[in-house]
Amino acid sequence: MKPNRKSPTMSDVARKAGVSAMTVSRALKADSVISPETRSAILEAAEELGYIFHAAASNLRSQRTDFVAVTIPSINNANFADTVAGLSEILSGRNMQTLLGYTNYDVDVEEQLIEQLLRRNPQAIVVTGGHHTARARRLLENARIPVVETWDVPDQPIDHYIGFSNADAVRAMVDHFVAVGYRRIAFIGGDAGRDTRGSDRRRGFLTAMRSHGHDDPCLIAAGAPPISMREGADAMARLLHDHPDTDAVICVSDLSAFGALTECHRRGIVVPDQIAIGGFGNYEIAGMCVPTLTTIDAHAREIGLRTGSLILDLLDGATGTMAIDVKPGLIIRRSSLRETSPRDSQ
Amino acid sequence: MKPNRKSPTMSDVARKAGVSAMTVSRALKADSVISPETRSAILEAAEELGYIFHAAASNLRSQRTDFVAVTIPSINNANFADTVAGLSEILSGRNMQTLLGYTNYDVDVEEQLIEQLLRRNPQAIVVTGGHHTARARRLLENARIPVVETWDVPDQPIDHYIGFSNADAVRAMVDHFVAVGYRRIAFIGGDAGRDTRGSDRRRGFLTAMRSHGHDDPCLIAAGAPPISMREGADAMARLLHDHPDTDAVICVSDLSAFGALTECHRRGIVVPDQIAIGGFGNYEIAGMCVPTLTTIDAHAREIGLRTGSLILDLLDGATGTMAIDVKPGLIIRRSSLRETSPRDSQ
DNA sequence: ATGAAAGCGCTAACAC
DNA sequence: GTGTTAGCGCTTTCAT
Repeated sequence: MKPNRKSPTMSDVARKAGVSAMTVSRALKADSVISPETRSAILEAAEELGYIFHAAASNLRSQRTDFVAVTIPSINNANFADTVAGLSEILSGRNMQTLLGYTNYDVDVEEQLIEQLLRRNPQAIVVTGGHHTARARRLLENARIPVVETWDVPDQPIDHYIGFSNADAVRAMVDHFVAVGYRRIAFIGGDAGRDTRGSDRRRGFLTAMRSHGHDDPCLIAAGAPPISMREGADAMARLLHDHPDTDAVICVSDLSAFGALTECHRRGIVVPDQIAIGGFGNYEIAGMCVPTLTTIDAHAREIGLRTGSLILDLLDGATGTMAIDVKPGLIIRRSSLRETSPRDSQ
Repeated sequence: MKPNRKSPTMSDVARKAGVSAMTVSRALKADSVISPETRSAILEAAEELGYIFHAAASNLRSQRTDFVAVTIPSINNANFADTVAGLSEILSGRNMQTLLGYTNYDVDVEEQLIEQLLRRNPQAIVVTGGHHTARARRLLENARIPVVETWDVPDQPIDHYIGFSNADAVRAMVDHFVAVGYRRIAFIGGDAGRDTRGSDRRRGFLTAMRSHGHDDPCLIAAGAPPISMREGADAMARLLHDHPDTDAVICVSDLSAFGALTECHRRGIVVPDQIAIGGFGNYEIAGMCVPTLTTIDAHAREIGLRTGSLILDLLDGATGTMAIDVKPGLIIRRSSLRETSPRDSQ
């Protein structure tokens, strides 16, 4: 096992290097005034002792942690990973870190998480989505740090937001489907209530369909978010069974859309000739599968980059509340473009 | 903007509740001796003031942080996400958190990350893989906490490990391909040197092929890890062009294998009749795509669960060094099973 | 069941 | 360029 004596502190390094603890502290900061010889002697002593800087003590005294807390729904989602990557890239330019937490698409988990994260005294907090529990709202409102909501346009922003309307994004896709001739369009998404972005997308679907004169479009509930490929496939199977006249389906994400696509393959149903499919997120798979998937690019990385810049500006003393809309892009691919017109092929 | 006065401390809560700070501290711990009335009065006062517990101060004084540091290659990988989920599940039963860092498949980044993580005084550290820089090894050896290497069987374990031989896992797949009649088998993987697990898989492929009497099998380098679907597709295009007699290909992961599969679809090449494909990782897509992909299940979640249990045992005072092999499973699916024998169909 | 005193390891503030 | 002092907010320890 391991040696059991106490970890060396700055005092130990100071003693070994023949200086004071304060000088050791300066030697370990990049931008402090100290003679180069003293510094290198100290760094050498530190390395020999196996000294590890004690972040908690530093944070306590200096009242800064140099990190930004971030909540995202899942550890395993390329969209949110891209947002975090963009954010981290900007923050690392100022030697700041991101402290990540996962809500599992659940606002109650989010509430717990926000409290956990605030206990570690971040310099700012970024949350995914604009729907929160009452207590989570209060925690964020009372936090004495910048708060940024992302991936949404909140009804009542807490502080700043950088995102887009999930409902409007889906409306754009419905408009496209209608424009190219689809009429009996269904929606595959999560069960109502839990994933707020998914619910917003379903709501946008309904509104758009009604504005096109389709009052009661078919909605398939595929389970609790996130909707997996398998759940997308199962939902497609149900849709084909219960509503065989459907000529297009919009899925809450590319992953469920891909699952739906494979179900069509298995049944020998040709996409898009017999049924069109649309997804959401522009995941890599949407551009790779056969046929390629029509989808919506939320500009995940851009959201992260802008969030990072905003936070740096705010920490530099910028004032005012920022409300930034990052307009998603509709990406039209093969899964919604058939050669013949819909009417002809039915 | 936000109120700018100082955050309330335990003393503020104590004053409001008419008790000492020490009593507030007790009220906030679940298992401390305190009268129920005092506690509820204190909790109410804390909530009213918007008090947030200051983790750094607590950590400094108590010398415990209740978190475990974890390095994984990527934030966006279902295999590593499953391992982290398993680990977190076990740790959360003891109110411990995971502090995650991402190496981007780079041992130099890993070295930086390990130092960053150790500064926050974790109670244990888990790293993915058994290859590290010399300095990273030293940091881990000198850390006064349990160290667990995962997803590998290290040549020289630092402390404990829970994983499997990536080389042996691929050997099992080669044996299967040979057993069902494939002979001209190629490998698609990352460029040599960077992703150590991928390199181990390539090495296992070469060793296995030689043991079957194929001395110079075809290796396609697809770029720096992680290998994307697109890179898998591009590699397959090169393979088909340069080595048209290939009858099977093993890919370093299911994602690149799926890319390779789509390239075959685009060219009208039938899998597995004209070429067989194998992947690695048993990602969801491997069981969904058409045809389904033969792959290797590394039991990612199981690795995380066992790592968590081991850490709890060690923190409880267990001694001895654990070396646990979690044997991967070969999952044979349609992409490597043709109806007719290979010789007949050529 | 509760309180008082001390101190975890670092750095702000000031002195020289 | 370097040292001294004090204290960040909490919890250990001991006392009552």
